[in-house]
Amino acid sequence: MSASTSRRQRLRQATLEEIHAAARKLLVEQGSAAVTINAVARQVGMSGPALYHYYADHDELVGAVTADFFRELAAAMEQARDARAGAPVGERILAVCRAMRAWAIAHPAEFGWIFASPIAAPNRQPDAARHQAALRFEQVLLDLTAELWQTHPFPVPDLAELPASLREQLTTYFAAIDGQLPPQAAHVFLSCWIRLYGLLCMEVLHQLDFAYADLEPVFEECLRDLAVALGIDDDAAA
Amino acid sequence: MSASTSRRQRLRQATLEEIHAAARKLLVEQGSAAVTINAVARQVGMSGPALYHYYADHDELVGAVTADFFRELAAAMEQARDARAGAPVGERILAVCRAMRAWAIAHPAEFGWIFASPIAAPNRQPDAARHQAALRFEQVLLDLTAELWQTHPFPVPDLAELPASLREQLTTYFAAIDGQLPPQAAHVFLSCWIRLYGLLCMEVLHQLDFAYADLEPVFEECLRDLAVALGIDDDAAA
DNA sequence: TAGATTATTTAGAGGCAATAAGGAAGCATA
DNA sequence: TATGCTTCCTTATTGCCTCTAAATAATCTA
Repeated sequence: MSASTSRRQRLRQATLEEIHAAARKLLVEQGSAAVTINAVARQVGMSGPALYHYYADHDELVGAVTADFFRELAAAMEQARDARAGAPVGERILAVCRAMRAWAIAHPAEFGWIFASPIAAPNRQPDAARHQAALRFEQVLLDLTAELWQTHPFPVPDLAELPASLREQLTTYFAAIDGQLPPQAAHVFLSCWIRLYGLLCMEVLHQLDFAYADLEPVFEECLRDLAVALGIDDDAAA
Repeated sequence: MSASTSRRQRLRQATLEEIHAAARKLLVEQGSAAVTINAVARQVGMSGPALYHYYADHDELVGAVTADFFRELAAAMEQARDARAGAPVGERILAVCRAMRAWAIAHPAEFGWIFASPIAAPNRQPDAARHQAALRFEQVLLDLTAELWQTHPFPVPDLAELPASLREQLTTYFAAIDGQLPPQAAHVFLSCWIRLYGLLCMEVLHQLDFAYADLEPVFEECLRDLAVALGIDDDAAA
């Protein structure tokens, strides 16, 4: 090879980016059903089957684009976090949550795609890239919560009072996150995650249109609840 | 016509039911992508285009089947409610919530379909049947909450302290539900609804698999939170 | 019984996923 | 520098899909 990245590799990389951009454009402008192998290829200026040199099948293309979205979302959250590098951890947590919703609102098609695409494949394999990107996304708030836990521990339930099955699952999760949070604290974190992510999920999936046109105040109220649960509702914001 | 329902109408009705059953079978056994006009027709024993005498297009078939699912889910909830006709309203509310999850767990494909199908059509029209059925579904818990509100009022926030935009939206919703609940109480109801439905949404969409394998204890904890919010956490269950 | 309505069929246009086979261009090495 | 390998892309081709059109059979109505 002529350099660390050969000319071929650079061209290929550029084509991949062009493919992703085309897929995204189709998604945003015409909905998820419009993101077909043929349509993407047309958009890029190639003829259908050429795309199979870049992805094994339609699912793999979808997975790659989804990974992009996860990465972009995670990056937006990380940026919100780093922009407040010196601030109290509670403040950074709230900023990251708002950044998460801001990205979802600014990119509803992409955020919806994140939920919609797994439906097509309930028997999905790990799908390295996508799964990796999803983990990074989940990790942002987990990291901050772990930091909060270590510097300003929040109230947690007594492990002995939780149902046995829940205790087991939390212990498994405790191991899965390399002990970043003890099971009781992980339970609080997951409860917050469920409320936060669940609300955004419903908003983007238009499950609340029957009552709300603008969920911003509902989201802010949710954040206040989470702040209470995490003990970051005082002025110092922990 | 020979009777209030002619022979033709009865046959047509039977065919419609057969079509729905075929669509559901395909959904459950092979996933939502398998529910195509052609596959359903094959299943019923008709050749493709015949289905267009029953539904204008694929979307309409999907909508009709979705309406079925909503009706079945609502019926399950209503049955749980009516089975405890004399019980305190708080107890009935919790029973209905559990019936809702029980149906979702017993019919994951159908429950997921309820969320997944709207994604395909973000610009969806009212779609009479489907919308009607969704309303009936939402109405079950709204009715019970209204009954609770009238017999054992639960704590509500001060309307003056809510953000103006939220206040406006709640007033609009107050009118939409024919004044069944005043805006402040509607706000509490909607908060509960979001947590309940959001949790089920995430469970069925496998958004929590990374942490939980069995969400039953998480759901029960959610119910306890709702019971506190609705003031039905005492022994008498309101 | 004749005409209208309804149910269903085959034929076909157009699109999509995926495979196969072949050509053109870049790249490496003898 | 000429030969061969790899990569990229193209044009068929298959099979399934949606949906329309036209024709046929069955059923009801007057």
